[in-house]
Amino acid sequence: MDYKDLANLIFPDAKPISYYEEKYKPRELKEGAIVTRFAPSPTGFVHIGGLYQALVAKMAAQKTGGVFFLRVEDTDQKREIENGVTGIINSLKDFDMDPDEGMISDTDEKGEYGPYKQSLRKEIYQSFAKYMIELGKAYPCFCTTEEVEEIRQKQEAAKIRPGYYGVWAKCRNLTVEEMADKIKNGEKFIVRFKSPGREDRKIKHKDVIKGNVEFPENDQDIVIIKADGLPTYHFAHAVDDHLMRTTHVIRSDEWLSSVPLHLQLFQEMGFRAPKYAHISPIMKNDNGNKRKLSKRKDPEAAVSYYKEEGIPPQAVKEYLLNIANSTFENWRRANPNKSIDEFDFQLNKMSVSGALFDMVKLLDIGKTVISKMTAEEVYDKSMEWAKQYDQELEKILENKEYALKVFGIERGNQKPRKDISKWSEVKENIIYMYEAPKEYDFDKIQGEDAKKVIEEYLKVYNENDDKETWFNKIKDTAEKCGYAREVKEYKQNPEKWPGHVGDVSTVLRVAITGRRNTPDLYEIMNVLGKDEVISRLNLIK
RNA sequence: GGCCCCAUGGUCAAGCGGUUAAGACAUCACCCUUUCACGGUGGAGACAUGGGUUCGAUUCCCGUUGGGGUCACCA
Repeated sequence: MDYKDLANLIFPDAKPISYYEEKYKPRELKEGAIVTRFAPSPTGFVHIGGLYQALVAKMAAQKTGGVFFLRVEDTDQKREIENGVTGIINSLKDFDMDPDEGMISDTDEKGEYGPYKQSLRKEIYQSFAKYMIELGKAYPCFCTTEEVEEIRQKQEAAKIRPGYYGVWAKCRNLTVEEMADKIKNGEKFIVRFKSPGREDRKIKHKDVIKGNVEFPENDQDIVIIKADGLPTYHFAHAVDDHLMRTTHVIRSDEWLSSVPLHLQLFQEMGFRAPKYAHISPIMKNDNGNKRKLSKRKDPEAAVSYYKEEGIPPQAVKEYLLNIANSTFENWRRANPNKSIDEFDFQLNKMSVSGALFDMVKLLDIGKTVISKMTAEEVYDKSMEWAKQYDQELEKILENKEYALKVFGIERGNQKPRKDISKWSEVKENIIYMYEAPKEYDFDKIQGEDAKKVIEEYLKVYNENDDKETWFNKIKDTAEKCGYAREVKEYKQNPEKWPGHVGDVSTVLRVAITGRRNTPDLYEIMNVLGKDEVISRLNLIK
């Protein structure tokens, strides 16, 4: 009985690994092309940090003429949620980040390196596990969960490093015969990696983002195949990223401390290790403490939040890119109208420490993004959002022709309006264009004086006036009612008049819109049209 | 607790031994302006701390403090 017999006993049907090595040929890409992936588990909604990773991966691949693929890591079937995969795919779609390769729906995929869903790759992992057993680099472990727990407690009591390693790894020293007997007796087992590492030796590694890091070698005999026959993350990572010919593993930095293990796994399996890029997570300030954005506590942790709020995906991506490469901001200023795809993203220029999430800045970007859109685009996107989240707004927007005029106010000129940062603000922003004010709060000129202004203005109002004539008429009205024609005049001798043309404008503005702060009143009146303007002004009488 | 990573204004961040220590968001003032938004100009605001190394440290080294990560048959 030797390792080979043992391997055959455990995985009698597994194919030799040469089969898979043949099947998944090295990719023929140009020098320097980055092949990378987004590899989430379908265990919950997509986290903003996940989107961040995906964006970074996609940008890195795109920049180098590489491949960005989506692999679903569903090896923990207990934690899997319903529609998990669909959720991931739809989230990527919402942000226009479809992968080049990999899963494209819950059941479909594209690409030559699949399956891209780990639960469908069971036999591949078993092949490689068998191979490792043949080499004597992996072994079946018969310890029960309770036994392992017991070992851990002993270690803790004795204040020594916990884990299944060295002398504590009971099963690693069983003879092949003993192992075979136990298996034949039907004893339950899992497969462990036989680590050749030593904790007192250091390993140096250069992470693409974090730079040089030094760790003790891994000496843990970690589980590679679980009781359900599926691999653990570590083993699946090594097998998949080797077979899928991944060049760069871009993942959250909580994995940094597993690098020694992963490198060792690649080494022992005879694979060439990929480069690692560990991304710092996006944090949140919680009462003075930095912590990761939490799925439970922070609504903005879920990417669905941005969709619900109507924050343009474009804005979210730009904000994220801002965090990823600080040069992006300058690039954007120099190239206000270019697509972000043209930005020269640099993986190795990413920050080593975690950034605090800044909603205010995101919204500021949202404003800029929306201000650059045409009225038509603003209409389409608001409508799309309204259909899903705001029926009232949807109804308001029904009349497209009118809505386009509303959205066209002060848009498309040199200094477009910048007052909408997300679609959920649209209704509040335009509602006065759809209904007459219900209450009025005039500022300086009140009561009878306000009525007089309106009365006088109605006498001269003409919907066909150009802007200059229009404003001159307001000045005339001001004069007629005893206010200063020009603000400057007034400021020089404020005691001479009870108010100025600006105050008169305010009366009209409030009478027509119910607000003191609005975009250009001339444009508003034009869009509302003669009848509506007159009817609203007459309400004051 | 062991191991690892990190530390520049409120926030995101340039910086890579000699700088008046950029820029963006936020904030304040002023200007523009019929209001608001925009835009413009300007202001306030930072190298956690203690030791080294050096002619000279924000920058290099060590300690301290603080923050974060990780120690599963979860990923």
